[in-house]
Amino acid sequence: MRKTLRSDLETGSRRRDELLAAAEQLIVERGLSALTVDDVTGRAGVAKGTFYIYFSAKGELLAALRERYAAAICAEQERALAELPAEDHGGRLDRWVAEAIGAHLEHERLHDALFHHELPADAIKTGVTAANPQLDLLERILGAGAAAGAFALADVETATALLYGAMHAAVDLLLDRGQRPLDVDRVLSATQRFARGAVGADAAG
Amino acid sequence: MRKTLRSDLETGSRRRDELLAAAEQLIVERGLSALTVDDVTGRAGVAKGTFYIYFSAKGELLAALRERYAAAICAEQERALAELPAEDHGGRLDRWVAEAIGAHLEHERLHDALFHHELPADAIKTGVTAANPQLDLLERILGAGAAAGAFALADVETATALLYGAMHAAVDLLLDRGQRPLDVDRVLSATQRFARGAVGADAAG
DNA sequence: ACCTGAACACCGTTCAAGT
DNA sequence: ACCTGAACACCGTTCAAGT
Repeated sequence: MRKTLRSDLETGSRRRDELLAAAEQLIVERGLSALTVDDVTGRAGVAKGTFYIYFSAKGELLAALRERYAAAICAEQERALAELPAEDHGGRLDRWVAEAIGAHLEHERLHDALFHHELPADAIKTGVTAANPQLDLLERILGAGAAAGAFALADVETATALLYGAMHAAVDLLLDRGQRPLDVDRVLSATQRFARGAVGADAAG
Repeated sequence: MRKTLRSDLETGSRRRDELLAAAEQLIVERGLSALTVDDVTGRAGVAKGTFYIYFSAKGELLAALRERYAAAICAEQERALAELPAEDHGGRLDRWVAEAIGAHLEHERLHDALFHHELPADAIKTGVTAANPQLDLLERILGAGAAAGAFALADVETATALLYGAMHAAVDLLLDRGQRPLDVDRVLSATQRFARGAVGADAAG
């Protein structure tokens, strides 16, 4: 019996965990764009080549980190939701939102590195934080509707950002080829209903 | 008068435009992760060093492309919206959503490269398309509420994706340090109202 | 004023050799 | 079976020299 207690799946070696932990530390300390295989192995106290025994490429480590992070957050959410009665659907939704935002904020740097839309870091450092005209347009639409009393919005600025994010999610959903082909019309009309509800548009429009 | 007609700002040289065009072609053809300064200058028919006369770094080119792309889409949207009466707020919102999704779908590859959450491309090729447990959780919440009649949702799957995108947008909003500090509570409650509206939660919750 | 392209530095990946 | 680290390939960036 040479088998270890842990499974032999790539997912389960101690070395691998050490490399993951080292990478997570380094990302938090210095950011994703500064992350180097050399640094990771250095921090973990092994030779560079060892990295490729446990990961086929740097990208695989990042994917694994992301997965681990999402799983951890999710476990926390499950716990929080367990406190609420199953019939309190609105309350459960509120709680999901609060927990999700809270968890990501707690792990700021990591969230940023693993989930934020990522351009090579220099783009930001160079200070080219482009104003987004599409966002401005949406904000004007929402602002006008709110002013006219057609939308029930206390916070136009936040709603604009959220709706923009939702719209991008719709696009991503449609572009994600791995899935069975989704009906564009279906997603579109679902998004429009979603948007109307989110801004509190009255039935008349 | 040696000055050219075009402004001398870095934004406005013909060479620069040629480099941008070359980069856009190459991204559409081969994807962002295959984009090389060498290829860009090769396609544009200039020497490698020329690139750095017009851009301080590769990231600056990407930022410029993104800006150009967003501006183009926005111009199209403005045109479409001009056809609708200013008082038809719900209609204008519908139109914004439809145009935004449509435009991004038309330029699939480019959208993907410039806006999609980006891990080094190998992560995806390696097939580690991690199932996201957080998404599953949200889908269960929405599904349960819909089944109970507490939420008015025709398409739970799509709504889940959109709400998840909106939630991430809220986090990004809070993490974006450049801005004046936003109140976490304000964003949180705005997000919760947004979510309730989007899923058609009845007033009772 | 603009362009060139060789040279440099850095970093992801491989592999023959070690235990 | 696991580890090593030198070597390789690739690519972003610089710069002295050209027109």
